[in-house]
Amino acid sequence: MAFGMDRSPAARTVWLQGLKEARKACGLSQAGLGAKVGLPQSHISRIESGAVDVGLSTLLEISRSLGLEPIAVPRVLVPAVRSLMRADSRDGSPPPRPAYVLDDERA
Amino acid sequence: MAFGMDRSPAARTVWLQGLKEARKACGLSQAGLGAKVGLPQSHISRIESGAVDVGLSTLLEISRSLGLEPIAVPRVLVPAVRSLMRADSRDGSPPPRPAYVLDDERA
DNA sequence: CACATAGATGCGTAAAAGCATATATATGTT
DNA sequence: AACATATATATGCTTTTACGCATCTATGTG
Repeated sequence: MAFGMDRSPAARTVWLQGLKEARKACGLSQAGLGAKVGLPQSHISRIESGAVDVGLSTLLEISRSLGLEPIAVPRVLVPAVRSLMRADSRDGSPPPRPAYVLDDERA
Repeated sequence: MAFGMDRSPAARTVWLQGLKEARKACGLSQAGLGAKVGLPQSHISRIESGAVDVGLSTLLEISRSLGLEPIAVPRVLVPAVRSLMRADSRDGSPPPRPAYVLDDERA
């Protein structure tokens, strides 16, 4: 039937959920994260709740400020990449300590 | 100095460039891609040119229809993932043949 | 209670998404 | 060559929505 591919909040929830967890793993509040990337806390709230469809630029800023880089991975490689990520989170270091924040940590 | 982190077109260009190449590798026109994901060709044009800041939902739809899955990878693992992707694109199969399109290829 | 700190909500504005149309850029025909 | 035809990308304009500011509602804690 080819129904025009989901643009509902649920479609992006899994992604947003990941970012939210990453934020908490960094010990950041919505306001804290907002301050880091120059966004109002209100917007972070709406993004995480799926109320708005966040733009790519904002998504990149948020992800990177949490030590994450969004990469378009070929579908066949997704399992390999996920496995790589699981292995890494078992190395002994607690959560991925976002870095020892040098004021504006560019990357 | 902490200048409020780039939200300019240039900041997302590299990402968009990748999508554009993926589209061409799939032998799709902007209109063809638009039809697949239920978006007007005009919008694909503006997205690829960086004229607009594409939303996450749309980005996911486009990426997935091209056989790509956007994943937030911890920065330390980015080189490993990229290396994995390079290795895969050397396996003998020409471009990543988007799949043998079953009308609406959900995934 | 007062005073934090964390997240949500109303509203105005700038910008993304959508529709129609215009501009390439080929390829073919007389 | 000029003309048609087809396909690929860009642009003007309208509607919808992301983003930003202020405010409000939790949920603590002394």
